[in-house]
Amino acid sequence: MSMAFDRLSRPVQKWIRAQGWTGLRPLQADTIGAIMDGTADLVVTASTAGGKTEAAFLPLISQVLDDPRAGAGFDLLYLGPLKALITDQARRLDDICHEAGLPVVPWHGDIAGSTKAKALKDPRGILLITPESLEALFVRRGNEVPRLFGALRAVVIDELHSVLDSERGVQMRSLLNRIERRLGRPLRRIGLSATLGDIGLACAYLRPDYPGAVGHIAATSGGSELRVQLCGYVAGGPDPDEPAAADLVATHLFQRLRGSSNLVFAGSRERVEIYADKLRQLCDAAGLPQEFHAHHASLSREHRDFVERRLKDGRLPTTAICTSTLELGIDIGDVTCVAQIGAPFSVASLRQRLGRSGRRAGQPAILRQYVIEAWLRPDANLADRLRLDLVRAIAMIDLLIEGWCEPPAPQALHLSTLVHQVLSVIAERGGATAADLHRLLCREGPFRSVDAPLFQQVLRAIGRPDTGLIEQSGNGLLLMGRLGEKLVEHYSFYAVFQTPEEYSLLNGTEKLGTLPVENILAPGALLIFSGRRWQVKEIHAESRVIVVEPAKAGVPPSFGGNAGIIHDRVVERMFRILGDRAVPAYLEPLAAALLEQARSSFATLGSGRICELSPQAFLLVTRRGTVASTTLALALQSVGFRVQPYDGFLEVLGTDSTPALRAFLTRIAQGDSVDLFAHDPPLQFEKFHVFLTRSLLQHDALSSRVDLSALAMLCKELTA
DNA sequence: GACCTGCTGCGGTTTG
Repeated sequence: MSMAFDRLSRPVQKWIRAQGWTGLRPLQADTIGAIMDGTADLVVTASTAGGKTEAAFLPLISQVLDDPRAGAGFDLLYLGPLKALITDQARRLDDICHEAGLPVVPWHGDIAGSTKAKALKDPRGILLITPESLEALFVRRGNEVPRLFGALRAVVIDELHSVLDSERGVQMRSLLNRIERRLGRPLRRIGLSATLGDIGLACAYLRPDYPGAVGHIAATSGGSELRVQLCGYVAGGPDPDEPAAADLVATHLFQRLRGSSNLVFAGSRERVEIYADKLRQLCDAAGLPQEFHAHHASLSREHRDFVERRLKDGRLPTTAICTSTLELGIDIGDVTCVAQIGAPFSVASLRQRLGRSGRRAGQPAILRQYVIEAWLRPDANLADRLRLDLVRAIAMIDLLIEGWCEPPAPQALHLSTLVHQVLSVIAERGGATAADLHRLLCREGPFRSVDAPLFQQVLRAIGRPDTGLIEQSGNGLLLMGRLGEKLVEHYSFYAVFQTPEEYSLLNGTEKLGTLPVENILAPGALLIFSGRRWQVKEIHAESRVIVVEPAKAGVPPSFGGNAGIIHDRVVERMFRILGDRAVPAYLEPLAAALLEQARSSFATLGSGRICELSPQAFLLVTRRGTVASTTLALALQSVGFRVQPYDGFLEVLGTDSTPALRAFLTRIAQGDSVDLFAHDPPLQFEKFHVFLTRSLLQHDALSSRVDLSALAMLCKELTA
């Protein structure tokens, strides 16, 4: 064994030998060195199953064992985004720590109260916790934070990429900062990830005050070989005897995947149900035991566990038709191939998905990408002629191969989460001054883009008598208001993200899952759910329960959802592909033919950026992603245009009362201001937005979903 | 034109 091995404590060395490891991986040796030699924060990147957790914890546990500290408190803190991941990691860490007598404490909503009570009484060892449960400790046991965390040596943040830019990530950073301020010293932060687009930004996320001092350790061995196939199909053709495109995709999947274990990412819960149903029918028709199973967040925990266990076991061939539920976190073993139906929304997510395949040495990672394009009628619009789904799928695969993925947007205000943290700090301390809150949350914490005047506006909005989240006492201290009290009292406060209302679906006593209340169902209605077919028997509106029984036919329910955000770089690549002549080798013949069609349609556009389709209908070639295109769309809607967005294009319809399009764009290009929100678009998209004013919601949108600074330049390009 | 994630305290009952 190596030098790195010699530096670990005896019980840890013993554990490594017991595993039968022949040596430490280079990533592990490097991380052991970095952790033992210094005190710097670290970002550790390696592919899924690359041994990151052990790399970080073997030396951290060694430090704890070799230098036990006097006094109570947890020694190490692990933050993870999923309950299943925490349970899994706790089991692995307990395996290392058990003999040495170091407690490992998993802590989330499904952990027994007795386990938590015991850990609170004698806090020692490694605490593995979700952001929400940590939030609850602050709100309910604010006074005990120094006692619980006073002895901490380091914090490990798992799946760092998944919390970089999200509301949840901001919450996590705020809580970390609040622990440090209570302790009066910085804690060593170690972030683990498989998918980081920009290491510099990830370091800035981990330690905003000193990003340059954050070390980075990456696995040196490149990923495994990647094999890609892109199959194209045409839907809605005139021949009634021709099978539907979705059936062709299902048949292709059935022939290629049966007999092995695979993941099929269908793109939406509705499509999961459609393809699970088709594949199960094919399996039944062939007289084979069922190996295709649906998996998404609306299915019951029992069913999801069953599918996950089957995949992990690896004894029976199993293909999960799934959404991003199987993209992140828990170890489900190695799958033969990953299929993607329709272009994905981000390269980051595609890369994460592909990390599930080709994990055994010598095995390639296999991606089967399926794209369905429309049959072109003579009057087909340009968006269909440009085959944008196909072109986006190619752009995503190209960028994936180049190693790029979307970076976070660091300037976002996250005002909803700021409101949440204001309430949390007031609950923790019983009260706080505006100045203290601004210093803790904004100047020192994660809400750095919120200056003092903007913060004042937020406090005023949530302190309005008709809002009643907070109130001010005579001496200037901010206290919990009546509604604030009520919100914080309920356990639903701890999560910073929204959740929709749902019905439970029951087949007798079997829990099938949940369905958004937007689905208007009547007794007798037919339904596809969990990959099986049902008829609605009873609806109990009061208790929000729907009882079903097996049926022979059904239609998939609708699950709602919002549009995704496509990055500028992806759209830029799509235009390069449209203007190019080379045909990627991974395209099947029909996909290649569709790409040819797209290119000749694109060529007819010429180099103009404003195409007049008819006297009042235009196509604007924005060549931009969702944020910039949305900004231009808002500007156009504010003066009465109707707008339909596509990747890199806007279809614009005018009326007699709208201004001349080119003149309007020219005025913006010359710097004329425009009120993007004149037509009062909906702006509440986060949990605590409902308490903010219109003006604050506009600020929030402008910081993340709309980019005013890009508008003039885009209009200049369009009118040049 | 999409997906995912999370949750306390307390009272009652059972078991050792």
